[in-house]
Amino acid sequence: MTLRDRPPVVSVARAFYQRATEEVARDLLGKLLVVRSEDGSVTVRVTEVEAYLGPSDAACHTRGGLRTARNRTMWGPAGHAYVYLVYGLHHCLNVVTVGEGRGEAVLLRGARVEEGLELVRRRRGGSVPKRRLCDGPGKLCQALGVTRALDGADLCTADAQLAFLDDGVAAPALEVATLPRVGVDYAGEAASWQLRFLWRRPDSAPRVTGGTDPRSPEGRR
DNA sequence: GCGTAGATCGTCT
DNA sequence: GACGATCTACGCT
Repeated sequence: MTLRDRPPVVSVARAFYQRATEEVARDLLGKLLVVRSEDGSVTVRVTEVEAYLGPSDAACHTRGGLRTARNRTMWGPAGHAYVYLVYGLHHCLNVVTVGEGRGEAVLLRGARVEEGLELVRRRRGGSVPKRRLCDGPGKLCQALGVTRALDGADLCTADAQLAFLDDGVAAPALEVATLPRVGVDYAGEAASWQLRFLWRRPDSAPRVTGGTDPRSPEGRR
């Protein structure tokens, strides 16, 4: 792809988030997520997400209409970050969907680092293999420097610290696996709902940065 | 590569 | 007081 062919990079507008949560989840695969901080900026490409469908979803923090101090953001307007702590030590990043009063969101579970690799390595530890840097919700937050300080952050303002960008890359339907969500066995029937979306071959996407790719052809997997 | 155990503390009942 | 939208290290195959 030449510079001329490359589609423009645009930030994702609020209307994108104001849709059915499953659609937002599916469409977030392939989007770029940029997080800016004092340490620098990191850009990743989303490869794995989960949808949480509000009061009727027994695996969701807003199940049964539950309103607490923690999930307050989740009940708010779409296009904001919902960040919480699990197991007392790991952060999880979500994007609020649909609209105010719905309690629905998409959890970011996995991504591939596109820019800011040095900073990610500093945060995650130098010995971690590149493909393992962001392959879990807690690891992703650590790599991006996301903490509860970003809970409630608006993703759609011009100066957003946290934002999704669209550079024209999308996960082809054939490469997207639909699976049950992870770690929600307590949720009864909802535990088997196919609301986890995994882009199985993100490496096949055209590279956006970095010029020539020195890697040898894709070998083992 | 797979399975298991322990860490660790905020949140909710 | 119990539990959790997880991670890492470790042992085994």
